[in-house]
Amino acid sequence: MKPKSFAGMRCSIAGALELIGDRWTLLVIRDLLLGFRRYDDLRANTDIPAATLAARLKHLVEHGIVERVRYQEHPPRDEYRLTPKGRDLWKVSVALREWGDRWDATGFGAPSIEMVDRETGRPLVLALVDTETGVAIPPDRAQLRPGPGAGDSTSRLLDERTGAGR
Amino acid sequence: MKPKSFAGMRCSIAGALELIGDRWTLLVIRDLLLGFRRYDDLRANTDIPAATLAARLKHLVEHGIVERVRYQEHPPRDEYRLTPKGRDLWKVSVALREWGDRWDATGFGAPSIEMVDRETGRPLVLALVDTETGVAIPPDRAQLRPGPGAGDSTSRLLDERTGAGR
DNA sequence: CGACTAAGTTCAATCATTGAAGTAATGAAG
DNA sequence: CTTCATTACTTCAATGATTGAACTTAGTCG
Repeated sequence: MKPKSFAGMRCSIAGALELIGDRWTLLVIRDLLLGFRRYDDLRANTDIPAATLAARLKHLVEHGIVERVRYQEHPPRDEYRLTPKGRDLWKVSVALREWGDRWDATGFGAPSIEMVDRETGRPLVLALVDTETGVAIPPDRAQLRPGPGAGDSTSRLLDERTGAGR
Repeated sequence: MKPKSFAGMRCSIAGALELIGDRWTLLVIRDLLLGFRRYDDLRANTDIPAATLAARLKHLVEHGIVERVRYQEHPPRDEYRLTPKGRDLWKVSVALREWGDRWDATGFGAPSIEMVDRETGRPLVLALVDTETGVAIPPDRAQLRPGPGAGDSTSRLLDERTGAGR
């Protein structure tokens, strides 16, 4: 049957997954983040079926995550680029890579890519940071609380589970 | 047809998506991170079809992300808990929430949950941090380079696209 | 002309997802 | 002691998304 929609769930995670939460989309976005732009390159690098790639790109364009840009007129050819909204998915991509590396999701035993500070060469990881001071905070000090758009059910849920921030 | 496997892709992101990259799994993990444990609670909170939830939980247990724990004998009842491997997905969950909030993926206009420092009450966000110093580094200073498990194709790809770290 | 490239579309087969309904084990209520 | 309620599923047929293979389109190159 038709996949059920996550619309109306009042949850940003559900909202995000509604847009990018299928088997292929984040793999395509990974490649776009790496700088791939052309249809055939995306296809060759991910081994995604042609029809599936076309459907995903169309969907991503419709939702402002990717834009289609004409790069030559004769013959007419378009390429695909991430919009700011799409580029902003880099944290999701990094988080997935870190998890995959730590738990050896590939089965190859060693990470094939590392992220380092261009200036110092030292490794970088995602961490929770105080927005005011820029200082990293240990995850167990994180706490979830209702935001401005919280409904009653969310508030109740968080009351019952205070501090289940991770 | 049968979904194509991402196994053998030598990419941690593909490896991660192979395990958790479908429409429902991360939504279930979100709830487990929030502290939900029982089958019926997961079902009620996500509105996931019963058969789909059962299939996902089975898959997650098989891959060591969730464990099934007997919580009473009469009648025999099991609940589901995240393993350390599963709990370690919190960054993915936070990254999706941040993206969904920033781009209003729900359409409700305001985030329903905020993450704050339990001690100072100030907002927390994910950021890249130097593993040695704990200092946050701006994303444009990040650079990807081949890791110990990199094959020739990965090295070549990164040579061509140096600095496409995001 | 004929081969080639880039970016798709079309198609039938097959598989996963879905809603509805049913099952199993037990305790509680009348 | 019979029926209802709870929890955690399983089974089923219908539907439609995903797939590989083949085809199309619009042009360039020699």
